[in-house]
Amino acid sequence: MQNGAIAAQFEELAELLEIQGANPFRVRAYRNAARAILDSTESIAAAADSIAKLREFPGIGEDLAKKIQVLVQTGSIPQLAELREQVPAGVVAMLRVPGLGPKKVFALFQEHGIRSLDELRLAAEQNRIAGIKGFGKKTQDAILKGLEVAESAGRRVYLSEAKQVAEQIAEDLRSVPGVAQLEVAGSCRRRKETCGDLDLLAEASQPDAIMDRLAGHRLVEAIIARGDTKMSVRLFKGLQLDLRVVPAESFGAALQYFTGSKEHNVVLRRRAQDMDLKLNEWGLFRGEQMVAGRTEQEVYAALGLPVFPPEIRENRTEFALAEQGPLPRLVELDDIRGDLHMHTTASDGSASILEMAEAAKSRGREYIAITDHSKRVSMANGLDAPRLLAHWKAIDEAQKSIKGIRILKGIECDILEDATLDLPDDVLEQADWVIAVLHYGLQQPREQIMKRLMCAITNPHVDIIGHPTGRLVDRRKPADIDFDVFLDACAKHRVMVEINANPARLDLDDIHAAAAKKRGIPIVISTDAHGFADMDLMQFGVFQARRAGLTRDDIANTLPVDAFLERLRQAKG
DNA sequence: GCCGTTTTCGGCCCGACTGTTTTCAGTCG
Repeated sequence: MQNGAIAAQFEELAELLEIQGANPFRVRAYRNAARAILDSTESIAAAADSIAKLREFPGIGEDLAKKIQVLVQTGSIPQLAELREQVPAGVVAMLRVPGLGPKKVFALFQEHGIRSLDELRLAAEQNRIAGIKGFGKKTQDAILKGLEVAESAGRRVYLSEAKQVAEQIAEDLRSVPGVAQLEVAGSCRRRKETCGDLDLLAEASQPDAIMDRLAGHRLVEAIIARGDTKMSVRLFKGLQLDLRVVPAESFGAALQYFTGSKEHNVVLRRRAQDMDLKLNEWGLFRGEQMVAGRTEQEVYAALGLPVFPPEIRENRTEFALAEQGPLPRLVELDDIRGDLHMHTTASDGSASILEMAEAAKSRGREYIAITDHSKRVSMANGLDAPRLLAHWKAIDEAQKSIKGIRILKGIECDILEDATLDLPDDVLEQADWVIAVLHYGLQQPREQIMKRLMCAITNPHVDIIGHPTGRLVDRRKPADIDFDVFLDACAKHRVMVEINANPARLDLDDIHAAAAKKRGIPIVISTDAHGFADMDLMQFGVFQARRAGLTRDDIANTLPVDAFLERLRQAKG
């Protein structure tokens, strides 16, 4: 059983307990455990043979360790099954309606027998909600509006989209008179894979002016709330944006606070408490006296901490890192010298070899690899051996006509469902760079998936495994990979792993990239560009690498081309 | 339900906004 599946059960348990009005700290304990399990690079199921081993995970004590054992052995938790009997799934779904929390949902269910989103809509339409104690006309209207949000699945948007929208609105609001500072905060600033909402923070002399501008912004569809310092609006697709306005002396504290994560902030708060201080979005206080708040740097320094890059503010490893000394310098976009995964018109790309090379050069890349699809991907016009050999000749020709960038002859070679490669060894050995990937049969059982990966890793001509899991963020599940075995094999056979920078892939994810680093496996960040514009996606791969805590030394395509090729030769030797 | 070099009991981060309230609970982040 995978960590994600175990965590999901505890998360569901937390929701069900919360609806039933359980002790909030008990609910939190389940949530904390779910998160710790999700964040761990180690397999919980593998540790389930021993209570002591399980208890080493943060937030897992005697009781939860036992529940995990039962879950791994039998596939279910009896308590969860019992709770599901008591509270229908439709009731849990009602939690996704903005404005409805566990207390209101429980009241609707228990006292008025409303058991699903459909029944909730009917009740609201028939004006049956407004009379209920604790509910009124406004709540009823809010429910009708909120149902759309809940049913549009409360979907998170990709970081690429969130970042673009947030930065656009931020830019528009910066021109409002009296706005001294304005920053994007929240999960967007932390560069999470997806954002559930957007957070903007402003220092402004006239809050009303900036709120008026936001209210009239072309991207704003509705106003959810507006107070003296805080305003919430709804954008397209139900996406919410929160704007906070604070004075200059609080800007740093507020930026820190609204960047989060929540878990990171909880640790800071406790640390402040231990120092007889109090931290909130207005500043760091000793009694009534403000100690810090103007800048993030000031706040962290007063707590005896470095300014953590936003990408690692997740209460995973950052506090332990800070204990060990200065924080490592995380990889940056400017460190990237090569882009080793891209397509041309030979398969499903939209530009020629030379056009791609020119575009890469203009973005400061010193080398690229042209890696069109192999024949199995027939929909993408994948290349068979004769076409590939001809394509490589064309690459040699293109190289002659462009200076200042090195073009490597590569291939994105499919690992077929029967655990063989899509091209023969005598072809692959002529390549400068071979990416092996799973495209089809991602739902095969773990055994077969691992057989396929091992076939690629042990092939002497394969340099790297591209987008290893095949997952699409929020859309397609990853292949069932035993990561311990997979990464150990990559390390042993000196095969690199990719962080695919496409915002829909971001594969490997941060957790597994960190696990690869731990084993010393070189990681390559690639755009998988199918046209020029895609080359700008490199930043999203870099964000993912930063979230994994990776430095320049962990990323092979930060090397100059000769050093990179030398490393490749050594790996093959 | 977890956790502990002040503690094995009694804590567990903190504030803004809304609605239905006559002084605050619920929700949200």
